[in-house]
Amino acid sequence: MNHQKNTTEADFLKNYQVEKYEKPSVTVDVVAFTITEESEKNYRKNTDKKLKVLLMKRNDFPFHGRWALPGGFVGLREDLQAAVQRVLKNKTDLSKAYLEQLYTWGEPDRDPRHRIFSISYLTLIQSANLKVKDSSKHYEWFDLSMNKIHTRTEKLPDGERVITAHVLTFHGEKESFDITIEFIQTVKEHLISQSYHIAENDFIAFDHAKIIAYALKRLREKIEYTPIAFSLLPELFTLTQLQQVYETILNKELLKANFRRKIADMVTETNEYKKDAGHRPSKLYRFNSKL
Amino acid sequence: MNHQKNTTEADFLKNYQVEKYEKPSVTVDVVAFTITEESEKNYRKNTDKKLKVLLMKRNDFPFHGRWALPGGFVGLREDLQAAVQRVLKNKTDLSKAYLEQLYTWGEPDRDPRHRIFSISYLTLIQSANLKVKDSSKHYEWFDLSMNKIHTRTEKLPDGERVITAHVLTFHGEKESFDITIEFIQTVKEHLISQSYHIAENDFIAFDHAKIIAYALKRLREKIEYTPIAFSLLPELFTLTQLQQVYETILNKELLKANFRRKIADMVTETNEYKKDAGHRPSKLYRFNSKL
DNA sequence: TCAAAAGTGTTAGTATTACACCCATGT
DNA sequence: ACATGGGTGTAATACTAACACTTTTGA
Repeated sequence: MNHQKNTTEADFLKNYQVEKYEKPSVTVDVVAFTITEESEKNYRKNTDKKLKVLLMKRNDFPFHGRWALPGGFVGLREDLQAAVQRVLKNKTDLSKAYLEQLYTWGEPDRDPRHRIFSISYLTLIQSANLKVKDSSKHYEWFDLSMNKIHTRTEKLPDGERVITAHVLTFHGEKESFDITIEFIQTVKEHLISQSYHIAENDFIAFDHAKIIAYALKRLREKIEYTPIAFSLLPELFTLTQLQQVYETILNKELLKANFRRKIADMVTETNEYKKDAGHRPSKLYRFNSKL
Repeated sequence: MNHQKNTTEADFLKNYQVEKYEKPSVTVDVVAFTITEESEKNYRKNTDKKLKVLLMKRNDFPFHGRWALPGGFVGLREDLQAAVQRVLKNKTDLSKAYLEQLYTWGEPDRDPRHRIFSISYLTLIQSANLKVKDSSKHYEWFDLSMNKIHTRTEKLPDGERVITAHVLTFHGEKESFDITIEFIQTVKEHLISQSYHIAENDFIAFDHAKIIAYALKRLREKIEYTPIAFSLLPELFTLTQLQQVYETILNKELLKANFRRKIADMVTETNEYKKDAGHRPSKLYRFNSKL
């Protein structure tokens, strides 16, 4: 800190010296999701949808050869959102994607080099807006799914702990792997707290598997009470496409009639139809922003 | 970055040199809420409840003399939660309070000195757990309320923007002031995004008024679907006390019978009663953690 | 013609809202 | 006795879940 006499704020700022001692670094790490359509052989059937997450193969130490989230150090004068856009350059134009800050990870030893804070972001990209050109060997969109495998309850002296284990399944072109994550909810006296635990694994670098699980959990929660699902679809879409987005993210089937009633006032119908395959054409809708 | 030849991760870490160029700083800033009981003259009446937020009068530049959130730089090897506890030392024991990370604020010019990221936290403290000893003149619990004043909609070329203005009212021992904040929800094509805007003011330092508004908004949302309200109450409480916590935070009155049905399976009744004043004694309940 | 999906209706059960009423207490 | 808050019941409405049925199309 500054030890000169400063009597006005202008004086103070003129004399202010940025400290020279060792400081932490700050990165942004981005969990980018998209939903792709996998073509079907049967001309009548609708396309199968997959939830994909973008990973980057590390070519540096630490964690050389492992998969990591796209990320990078935040420039000293760089806006956070600009840093996220830079990290995703050649992947998409963020002005056409949903972007939301998730959480800041700061365990002192989460990076073996030195103290690095990671500000994580969730982005939802409509698959048509993916830029395919820079499909370098370093980046790959992995199929992702997360399934609950069991729940157990531990008694504590002054409360209890509910541990829900999920398995994250990554499916890539050449590599596929599973990672188990535990969501831990602790109730001590009348206080609740949450934490996450991931076993060591040989596939994902740093604590990035935890960040991905956290992002998918948040996405599943938010899709229920906000209209973010629309950012994964084009301007015009069918209600079945919308339902498939929900089903792919939630990883469960929904009843058509009930789904349509639930989302009814988030959409407006148009006069256009999607006349494609061997079944009744479906009406196209658009997002209705009126709350 | 490191330019030596490293062929194993161990080599790499041995040779790794922390960069010497200028780096940002990282702070934690804490929005601490509590609910206090203001005594009543009428022996029959229940106590009036107030939502309070802890502020600290700055004795340094920048923003000398203004009120700020308790906060501090995060030590290079310090855990984030430990930093929050350090910032609140002599105020409370965080192991008895609810703590949740809120958001990381990183606009390049949010601090006039240099680049400082603020990781903000929300904490809910039961008023009985406040340590009163260090009631130095630098800290004060302000009454806080936030009220919607109007909503307007702006048409954009490719979407619209809904701006909801709220006024934050701070009421302290010697000082009281109002600050207006706008929650801005933008819909562009089918993409939604949110931002916040606070007019310049002479009372609160940095962007801390924005952080307080964000915290209260999050608290209002989360109280509806999580049991965090219990962290503001003692182990045993009456249902009216619980309702008052909700009413104080939401800043609106609730119907007793309906409220009780809503929270019914978050509480368990005990055999104890609170027999205090000139009316029927009320049964005491405790938090029921079973979901 | 028929598989596939689009699209709608029905019913039972549950949750939400608003309001009305009776009960128990300390001074 | 009475002001104050504790505590419960009811009826209208809205939402949800499960399921059943009809319609339309391209090969």
